[in-house]
Amino acid sequence: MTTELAPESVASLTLSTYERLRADVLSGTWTPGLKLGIESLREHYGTGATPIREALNRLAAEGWVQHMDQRGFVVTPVSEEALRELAKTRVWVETLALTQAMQASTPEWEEKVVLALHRLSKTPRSLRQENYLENPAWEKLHREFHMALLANCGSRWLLGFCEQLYDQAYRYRQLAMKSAYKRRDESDEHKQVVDAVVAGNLAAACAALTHHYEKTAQIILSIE
Amino acid sequence: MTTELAPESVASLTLSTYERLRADVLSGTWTPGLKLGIESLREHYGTGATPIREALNRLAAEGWVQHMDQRGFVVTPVSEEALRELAKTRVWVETLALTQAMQASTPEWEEKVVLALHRLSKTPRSLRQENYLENPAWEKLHREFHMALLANCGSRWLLGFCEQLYDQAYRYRQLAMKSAYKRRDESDEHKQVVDAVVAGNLAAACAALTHHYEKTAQIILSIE
DNA sequence: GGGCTGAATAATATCGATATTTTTGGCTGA
DNA sequence: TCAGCCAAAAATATCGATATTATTCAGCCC
Repeated sequence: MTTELAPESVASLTLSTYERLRADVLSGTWTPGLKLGIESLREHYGTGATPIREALNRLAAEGWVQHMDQRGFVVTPVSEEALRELAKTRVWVETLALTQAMQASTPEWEEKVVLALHRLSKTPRSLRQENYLENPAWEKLHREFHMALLANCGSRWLLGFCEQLYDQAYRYRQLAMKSAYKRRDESDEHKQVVDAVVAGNLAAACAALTHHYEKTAQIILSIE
Repeated sequence: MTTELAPESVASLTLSTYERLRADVLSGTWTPGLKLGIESLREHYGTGATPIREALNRLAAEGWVQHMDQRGFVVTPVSEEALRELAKTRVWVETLALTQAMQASTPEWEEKVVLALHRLSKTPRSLRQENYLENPAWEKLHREFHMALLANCGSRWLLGFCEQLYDQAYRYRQLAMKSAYKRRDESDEHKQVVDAVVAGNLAAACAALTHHYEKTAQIILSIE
């Protein structure tokens, strides 16, 4: 029996299971606090226990699930307080990263940022007009835009922290979206950041980014 | 066969194996770049393959080892460039954390910091006078001192990042120590930070902390 | 002689079964 | 009625064996 489906499907089961499980936690498919029993996961993802456990261990190290010793795994719970702390941290850490990125600014970087914004702005936020339906392309470009903004900070550690925080915030967004869809013009907020970056105005750029994140948190909180 | 050694030894094998493996990477017992074969680890730690693999997956998520898909694990390599980036990031992120901690200052926090410094200063850096021999008590108190300094920052995320960076830097310290022991008066540097904190002088505190870390990196680099 | 091919070898990744723990639920005694 | 306790059930954690890949190395063709 040779498995030869997609070119990427040759990756180990642990890796693909990890990715699927992660996506399901991020998207809110597995709801916060849910007990993740090995047996049910094994069935759901169609693998043995080993890939499941290895994936869960990685996710635990990244904070997506919690590992109660000798009594299994649960999806990391959410709380209003945790969200506030997350939003606050994001502002601090991304402001730091953006500051460093702008101080090390290069024409290439600026172009990448402008390009990322351009691509994002040409992609619809929702797949449907009437009610919200997540557009994976937009989500991908949105993440890429934010990371392009910070990529120039000069520290893989710092960039990695920003990614972690972004993804954590993404889960909160997803959870909030499951209950309501608030219309919002993010494109303008993004543009303000880029304008400030291009103008070399550090204070304005940080302020715009801060405003962007605080508004996000505020909207999510208002839904719950 | 009932296992009933120490009161803590009832923890899962995965957890204890993880802790031992982590300690061995941090201490430099497993040298950077070393291939960590499952079979040899299994033998060395006296367990099955499952606890080893689960531990390795957690360590991979934390950046201590790297996981080459389908071809095992290696200890994350070190490099001068990586150390410089680490040191730089530490200065940025811990400056941020200290700033927040000082802005949210309370008498209780100040007391904890002073106490942590006091305990540290009463503990010898090396177990021997002539040549260096790591003193685990000092290492523990040193980490506690630095974390006490930042504990008040108001963000578990940020504090966690600082811990990660601290531990990463610890590995570099250990690796450097394996080749040489440079005498250095850290106690004075620590005191300067605390003095500034107690005086409420934010700029001076950040400057002292920055100096402390940059000197550390500089010394490690000079040994290699 | 050097690069290529393809078994033999070694290692990783995965499974199925077992040993340990935790949890459940009914029973007893106050 | 309710707390405490024991056995049964369910779940987790671990092992040993197997399937799958990577790697090695000799033999072969150009």
